Amino acid sequence: MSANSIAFHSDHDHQHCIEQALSSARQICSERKQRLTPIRELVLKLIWQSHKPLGAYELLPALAEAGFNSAPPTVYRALEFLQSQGLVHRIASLNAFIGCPSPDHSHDGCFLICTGCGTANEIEAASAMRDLQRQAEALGFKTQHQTIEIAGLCPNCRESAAE
Amino acid sequence: MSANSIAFHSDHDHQHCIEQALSSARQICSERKQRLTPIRELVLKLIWQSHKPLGAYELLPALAEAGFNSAPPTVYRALEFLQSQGLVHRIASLNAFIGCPSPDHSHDGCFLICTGCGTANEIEAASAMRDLQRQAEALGFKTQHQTIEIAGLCPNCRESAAE
DNA sequence: GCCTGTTGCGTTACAATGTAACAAATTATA
DNA sequence: TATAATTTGTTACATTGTAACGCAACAGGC
Ligand SMILES: [Zn+2]
Ligand SMILES: [Zn+2]
Ligand SMILES: [Zn+2]
Ligand SMILES: [Zn+2]
Repeated sequence: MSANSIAFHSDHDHQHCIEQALSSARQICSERKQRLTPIRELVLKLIWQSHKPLGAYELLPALAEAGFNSAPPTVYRALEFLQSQGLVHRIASLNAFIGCPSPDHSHDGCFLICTGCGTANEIEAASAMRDLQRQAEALGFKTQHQTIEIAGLCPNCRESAAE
Repeated sequence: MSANSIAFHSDHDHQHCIEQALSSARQICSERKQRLTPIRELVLKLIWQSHKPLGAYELLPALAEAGFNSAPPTVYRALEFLQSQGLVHRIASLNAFIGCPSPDHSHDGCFLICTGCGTANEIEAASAMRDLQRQAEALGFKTQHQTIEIAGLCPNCRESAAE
């Protein structure tokens, strides 16, 4: 089943998503002997609570409310850690961050970002990447990492727009 | 022949690239009844003079030198126009801009960006996009536009790194 | 437990990137 | 030439991201 399309289904049990993501993150960090500190965990939770990618500065008020320091470096450091562990991705075209639904294995992700409601959804870009890699290699270019983001209309917003 | 790989060949006649890009731009704008004003043309030329994508603020000093106003809105407006005509692309992962080698027809581009020397090169991403589109459509997602950027090492830098 | 090196965090200050708003100048069109 | 539309100048500000440094918390060995 397409766990990948879940963000576009407004009626799913998102509380479950969040808890699953957090428990999975705890396990991953423990296995890798990395420290998922309270700030890092809170930032991850805040990001997962939203289906829209969140900007770094959107996280600050919630951090302050939880009694933490809330200056930019705090949140950027947490985000950097979460990215380094593959727990969140940065969406370059939005300057925003979103939780990764499959942080346990490395993968080539592509984000479908709705220009109507802002919701984003990660899908697998492995076969598209194989194609691009082939071209790149033909030019002698050695791939390190990639940014693949598609803006468009999600099913819900498409319907609203059609009215 | 691979006009597309030209930026990775350090020995090509780049003056020729620039002039070709400018004359092509003039023709395109004239056909579309769009005004390629002095500022817009200068910005386009400055961008083409570099094989590295240029940040907006890197353009300002040159604008000032040419006697133009050089406040951010000036250059952002020129860039917006050039983008609207497909003459330059914005590279989201770098916050920078680069000239399009084929502005005459619409296309799905992918940028190969060297993390060594900063050089970038546009290649065709049509078949990769077909793949992603198929997945997107299966989720009911309607594509509007995309951002595909690959960071890695160009042939030259790869060689240097191997030493 | 206690020392000690390492990592994470608080804090300040600032850099880099991008825009809103409105006035003045220029250009197209009639 | 008059008028409307587009482009540019100008000011001021919003947003996003970092450098640097000192202190606090923690892990691992004794
Ligand atoms: Zn992912
Ligand atoms: Zn939507
Ligand atoms: Zn292009
Ligand atoms: Zn290079």
